[in-house]
Amino acid sequence: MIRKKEENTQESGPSMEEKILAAAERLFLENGYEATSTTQIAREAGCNQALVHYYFRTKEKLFDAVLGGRIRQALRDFMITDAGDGNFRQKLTRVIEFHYDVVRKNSDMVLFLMNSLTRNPSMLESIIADAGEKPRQALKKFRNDLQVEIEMGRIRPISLNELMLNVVSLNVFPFAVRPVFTKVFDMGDDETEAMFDERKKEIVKTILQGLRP
Amino acid sequence: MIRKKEENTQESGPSMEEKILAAAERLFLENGYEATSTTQIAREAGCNQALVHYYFRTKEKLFDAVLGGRIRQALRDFMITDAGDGNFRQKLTRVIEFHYDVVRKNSDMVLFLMNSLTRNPSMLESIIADAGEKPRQALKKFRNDLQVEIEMGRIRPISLNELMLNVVSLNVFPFAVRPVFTKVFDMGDDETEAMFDERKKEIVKTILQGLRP
DNA sequence: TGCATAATTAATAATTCTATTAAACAACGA
DNA sequence: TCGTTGTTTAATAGAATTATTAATTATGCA
Repeated sequence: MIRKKEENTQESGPSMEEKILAAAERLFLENGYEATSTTQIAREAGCNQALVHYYFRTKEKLFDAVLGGRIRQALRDFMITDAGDGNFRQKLTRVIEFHYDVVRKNSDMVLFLMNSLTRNPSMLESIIADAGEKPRQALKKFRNDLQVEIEMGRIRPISLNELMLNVVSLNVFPFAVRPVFTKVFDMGDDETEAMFDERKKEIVKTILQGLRP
Repeated sequence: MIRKKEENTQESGPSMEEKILAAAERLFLENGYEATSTTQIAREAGCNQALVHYYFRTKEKLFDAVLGGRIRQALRDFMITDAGDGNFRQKLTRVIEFHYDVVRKNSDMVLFLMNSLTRNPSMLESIIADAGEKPRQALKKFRNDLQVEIEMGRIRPISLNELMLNVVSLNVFPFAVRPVFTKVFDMGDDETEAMFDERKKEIVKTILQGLRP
């Protein structure tokens, strides 16, 4: 069955190459890179193990084809934040919501990324290097805004680090352990989705209220 | 060098068995179970690979000897929470602080546990089964207290699930990604420790203020 | 001192994993 | 229909991993 990548027309389902990509994505994200074998991927895709190597040569290249792009994009998205205009409250709300959306869009990769970033420091370094000066600038500006706000007595004293940690913790953690708390809270998938819809507002509320003097 | 477990007196440093345990603990927690080989453990401990199996027979038994007990204890600690007496504010504060302490004491295992719990559902189930009725009772009581508090207009409307998620997110996440944010915030180990000392108060403040109507 | 026992290593079996190669198979166009 | 080309598989090489066994080395005690 000759089926070039592009000519995937009408009735014909996903090509074997696509099935391999899909299987690899699921297994890598669910069980981690080392815990996933090309044999397992082949079994899940429904083909011979050699075919995995025929299309992608090595496990590493396969990983990059599957997740490399998404990972790089997600990390870029997560860093670049222009708070825009308005008062501090508005800017902070926008930052929280923007980051929440980025995390949610990549929720299936959250735990994987936490592992990757904590386990190989080089990855983190290259990200910071790639990002350049923009995030540092934005952070500096934000730190200044915060300081002004505190001095004017509009919010309680808090360091930017603590504030950021609060925001990121609230935004990221639930997605990282989603299977756990759906079980613990005994929720269905639809309920969980509904909760994640609501949750953005909840987090904004918690953070903003939590800053009152 | 004959050295039974007990007779580890005075000058003599850690026995080879202890070195293996230490190496295994570090590697399992840092890189995960599958990504750690007994060869690697032996190398780090400074002995032949066969010795690892001589003392512990299998990699799995070694893992259990190293972390099994700690994991089970940590999960028990995390579940059992008697809020004690006092008003709602006091009880909530106590719960937050107690859980924060549990997490901090086990901070080196946090990310590992998140992976284990999300990846094998059976582990979660057995924990819930082991815990019995006590946590469910405590939760029910707490949910009631919360409801009363909301009806009296002392705190804004919020579900117990959301509140718990807020608390656990704030308590757990920073420890899970500690290496990342020490790097991002450019902090030393001492600074990081100091931050974690402060942070308990910060979290209580954020949660309590965040609940105001 | 020598013997019993524990600690340690070298060698290796068995299995699993990644990767390659050659051959079989399917589809399409000339 | 035949040959070309892309797809898929069987077979297998080569490396790493877990685990066992037998031999070697160290140690304490009688």
